Amino acid sequence: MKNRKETTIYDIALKLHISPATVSRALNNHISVTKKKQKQIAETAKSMGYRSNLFARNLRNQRTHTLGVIVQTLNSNFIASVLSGIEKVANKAGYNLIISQSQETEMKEVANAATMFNSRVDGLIVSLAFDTKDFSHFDPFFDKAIPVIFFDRISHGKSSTNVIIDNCKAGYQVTSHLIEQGCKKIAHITGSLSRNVYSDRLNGYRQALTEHGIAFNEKYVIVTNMDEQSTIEAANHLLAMESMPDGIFITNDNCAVVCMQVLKDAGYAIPGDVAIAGFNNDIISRVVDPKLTTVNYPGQEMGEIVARALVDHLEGIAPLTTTRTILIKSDLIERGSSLKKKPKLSSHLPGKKNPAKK
Amino acid sequence: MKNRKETTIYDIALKLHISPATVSRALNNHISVTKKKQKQIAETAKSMGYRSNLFARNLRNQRTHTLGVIVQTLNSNFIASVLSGIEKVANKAGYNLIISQSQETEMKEVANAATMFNSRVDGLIVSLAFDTKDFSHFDPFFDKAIPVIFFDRISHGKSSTNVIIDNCKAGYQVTSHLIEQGCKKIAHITGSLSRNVYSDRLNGYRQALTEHGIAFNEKYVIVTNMDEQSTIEAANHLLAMESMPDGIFITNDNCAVVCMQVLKDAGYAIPGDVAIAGFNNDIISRVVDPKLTTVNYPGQEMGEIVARALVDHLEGIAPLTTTRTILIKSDLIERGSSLKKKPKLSSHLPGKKNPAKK
DNA sequence: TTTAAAAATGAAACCGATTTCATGGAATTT
DNA sequence: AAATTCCATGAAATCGGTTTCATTTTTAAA
Repeated sequence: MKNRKETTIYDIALKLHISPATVSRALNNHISVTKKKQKQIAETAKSMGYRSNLFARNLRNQRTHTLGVIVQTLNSNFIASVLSGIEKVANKAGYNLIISQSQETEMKEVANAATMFNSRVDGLIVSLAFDTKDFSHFDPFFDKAIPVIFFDRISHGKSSTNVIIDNCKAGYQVTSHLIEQGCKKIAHITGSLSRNVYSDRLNGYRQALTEHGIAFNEKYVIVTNMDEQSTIEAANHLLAMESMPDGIFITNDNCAVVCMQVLKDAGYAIPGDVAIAGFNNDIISRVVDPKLTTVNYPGQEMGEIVARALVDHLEGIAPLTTTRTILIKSDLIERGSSLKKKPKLSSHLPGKKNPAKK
Repeated sequence: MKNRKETTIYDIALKLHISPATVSRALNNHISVTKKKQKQIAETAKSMGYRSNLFARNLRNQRTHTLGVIVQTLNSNFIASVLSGIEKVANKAGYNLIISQSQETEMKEVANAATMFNSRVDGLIVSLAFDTKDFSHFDPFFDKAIPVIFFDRISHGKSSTNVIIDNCKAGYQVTSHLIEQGCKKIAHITGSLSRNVYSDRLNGYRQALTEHGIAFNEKYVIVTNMDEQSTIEAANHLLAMESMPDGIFITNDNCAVVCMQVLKDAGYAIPGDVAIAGFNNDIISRVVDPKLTTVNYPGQEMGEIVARALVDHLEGIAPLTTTRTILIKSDLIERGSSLKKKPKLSSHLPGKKNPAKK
């Protein structure tokens, strides 16, 4: 398959009448090689088209300089920005990335973890699948002291480093905001409660209701698998209730927008009849009409922090304490979809309607 | 760092009083090992927690079972679906993926290519950056006969395999559609014309105009770098023209939606005053109001086809002929944003407005 | 100038799996 | 029963860097 044979340090050594050991040292900027010789070796290496063989090096060093990343799906704005952040930091630090997706199933997550383990990644970054109940597929990593960091979808049970936003607080803020806007009957459409992101937001939602003297009503909480179809069903279910909600908090912008569309199609005014809030601050939230109130979720930053923590640990700069949770700031972004009252900031107004044509 | 020492085939051999060679053969299902012995070895390996060392194997075999992927950005619906498709096929075939992003700059693309080369990927998958002019960073791959496949953003000059949609045809279809809807003055907002995706679509646009007897007007073509800000500027520029267009073809759904927002904010009716068409069939096109006419761009499928072609070649199943272009079907999706006349299919209607409340 | 200390270099083992070549024994043929 | 073929297995080389330990060379100190 390959044309020319590869140049090795032996070829260089032969050419310069020195030993491969010296060549190796020179190429690694080892102290005990004359500057002059080092320069000469570097130049010869370049002229011969030498490239280091990572496998030989990894075999000897027992390090791969590769990080594994397991995410639920690649088809997500949020995940894409996280990956972008991870890639940026990892790349700069000289690490490669192996990325795989669990497609929201525990089965594929298990398979991917095994692949990562066999690929001997130096560290693993994980956002859990929707339905992962058992975590023993990460045990091989813990047993071998290979660091594992979870982000966003974490496992409260495991003693490992986690990078998340304060989902409880965010849920509290969204719900409080809806209450302040005058909503009395607030529904909540969310995902699998075995995932922290959803259970925590639900907690925040309940807490806000309680603190504002609104009774929690189980009927207003709908757990779906957050795809388009089930969101439509959830929205229709709410529409059919005798006591229809006047506010809905949906834990995902895409679903929120789909939900909004169903309500609009059914003739309801947003936010007049029903106020709506989403989660993620995806682009979609900014272009829908009215613009969607949501929670800004700094994906890129989260990815950078995750990768930084892992790389620093691997490089021995900052050891990863066994259990640590890094909280990243998230903020409520108030936009037209929920503003029943006069907004505090004009910039959050929905697009103005039919002013005089230019 | 690591706790227990790794089990090797030598440990297994020692335990069973046989040679490492036999162990190796057994684990690779080589014919010349007794079934009984093979089973025994497999069981011992499992019980000892053996895992094959990929570096030793790769070092010996001179294969990495790794594919490199260089894309312009990870923050894109389309790219994410392509990656999803690639990952699916590669994973099933036992290949790992190294993914990196050029962030639309030639400089980073060059650096990434070098990393991939040094990681000794078995094959490379590329979608070019916005501003890549020179392609010599791929020469090392060609020199060593490492297969490189381009998708979407390809290089017409290079003799390599390409997977694309027929951008010219798609551009032609969109433009023809706008003309059929009664548009006489059609603008075109697009990206760097050194990228095939944009230049081809422009060609299709011109061809459609010509065939329908409409003169091509250079002023109606705006080349931007396709971010939010420059799209807003482009839209405002069109608004300020003495002879404002009555139809706009934008080569990206996100930009199209931003553009639509600007026009709506300025008080224009879509599609009444201006018909709009985008490109990609991103989710956003389905939730915006009115829904966006666009071109369906099968990312997942494209990814699967790219990976399949590469893997088949590497496995010796189907050699990659030096120059081949695989065309993937794309279709125009007519939706509300461009339908000035009665639509052919009811399913493409925009959401109905304010029917009686239930 | 001699001696001691420091620095540069080389020889060789090592990382773990694969594979060629050789060999002993079993199965087959005459 | 002897001769021949076939087959399972093992010994050892190989892939290409890294690193320990020993040795040589250089520099500094006496």
